Amino acid sequence: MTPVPAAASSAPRRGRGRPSSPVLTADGITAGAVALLEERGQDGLTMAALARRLGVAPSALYNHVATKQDVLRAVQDDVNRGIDCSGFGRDPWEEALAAWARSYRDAYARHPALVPVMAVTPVGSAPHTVAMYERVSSGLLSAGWPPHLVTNVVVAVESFVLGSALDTQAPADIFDPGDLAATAPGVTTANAARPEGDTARAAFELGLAALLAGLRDLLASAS
Amino acid sequence: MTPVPAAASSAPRRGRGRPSSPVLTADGITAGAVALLEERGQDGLTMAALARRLGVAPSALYNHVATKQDVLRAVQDDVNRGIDCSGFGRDPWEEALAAWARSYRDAYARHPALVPVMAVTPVGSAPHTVAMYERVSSGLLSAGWPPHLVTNVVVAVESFVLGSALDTQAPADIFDPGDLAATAPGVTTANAARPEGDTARAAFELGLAALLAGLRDLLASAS
DNA sequence: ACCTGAACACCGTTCAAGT
DNA sequence: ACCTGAACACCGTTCAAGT
Repeated sequence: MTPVPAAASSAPRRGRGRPSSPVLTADGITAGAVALLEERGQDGLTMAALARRLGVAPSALYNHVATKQDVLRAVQDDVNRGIDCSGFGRDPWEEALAAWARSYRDAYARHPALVPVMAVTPVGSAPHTVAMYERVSSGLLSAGWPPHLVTNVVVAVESFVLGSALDTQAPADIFDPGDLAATAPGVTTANAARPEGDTARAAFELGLAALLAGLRDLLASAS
Repeated sequence: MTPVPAAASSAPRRGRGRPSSPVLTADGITAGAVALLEERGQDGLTMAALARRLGVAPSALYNHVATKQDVLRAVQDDVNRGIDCSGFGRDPWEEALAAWARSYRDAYARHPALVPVMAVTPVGSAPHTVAMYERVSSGLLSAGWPPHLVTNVVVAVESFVLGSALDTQAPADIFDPGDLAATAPGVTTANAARPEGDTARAAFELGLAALLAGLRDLLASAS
């Protein structure tokens, strides 16, 4: 995001008509939405809250965006801009893919509300998002992946990444069977043996390693 | 779900006080919510719509559930009840895991609104959910998986499954770079080479095969 | 105990009026 | 063109009153 003041000119403007210079810009709205999401969590982004932070009436936003979904799309493109796909075309594809997946997961772990948006929003007209997919796709192609498999590989990794991003939001006791412990000895055993710490990350790294190993085999047998 | 009439006694009751026999039950509320989700999609489930379908005032629901989140939790447990984990303890673990993952993905593809709920809701007091995890965990344990890895395997597969369930909601043209096609030759090449048909399923099957192959290697090297 | 109906504090969005 | 302020049709939830 190009830097934009977090909050607009402290006091709300009192004039009634068109301002002499525009108060809002598309980038300013996006930056405000990102900040709101970061500060207040996923329920914190409302059109009213966004307008207040920008020092305008909620209806003023609709001169710049058609819907709240538009705002989410712009935020998503901004988040994707921060994902590291620099390894493609430089490092071996397995390393590039692993670094991309980690960076991607971390970005959406910070913005879980965007996960369902990301899974469903067409890429067209989201420039950073298109740039990311281009880097990944062309990287896989030039690493020797057959063209007909490339998008499936991207989608499979992405599905795992987005699911893992959601998993970071799970409470620590999500697998505690509670009253039903007596009926769940296997769950209890597995939970007790699971090492403490960042369990979401451990599960992600295990899955990522498995997925990459399987993809390596698949490429070897496909070529 | 135990069978329950889809809509309650056609005409709304006119009496003002406590009914002679209860109009609502927890199971009836859950069944109504499932039906609403299935018929009207994820935005169709509102407390008002649910109440109307059950022939009561919205506030009546709050005698049986504390919040809408409660309703979602109950629906989730009902959905999990339908997931096939019968292979564990019967078939080789790879086959059982694959069948479970497919069934799990299909169930949540029908209920994408529950994906974020599932990722975050503690399992305690959701009997069918606990039963599912018990079957899976004990199946992996008796197949020789080290206890400290079992939950991570479950979470990794689940993350991939839930991400893949979200992906089924993506429009067919999600990767169409639109105006930006000129800047995205790799994406364009990969898209053009991707076979038509159920692309979400193809990506899921590719990822599942890779994940399973990687897990097989991991188990071999861990034991 | 379990319902109704009114009320509360919100949502996203529209639109006439103002400059 | 781009803002304000009032309005609309919703939300989820609370609560007094009724039987």
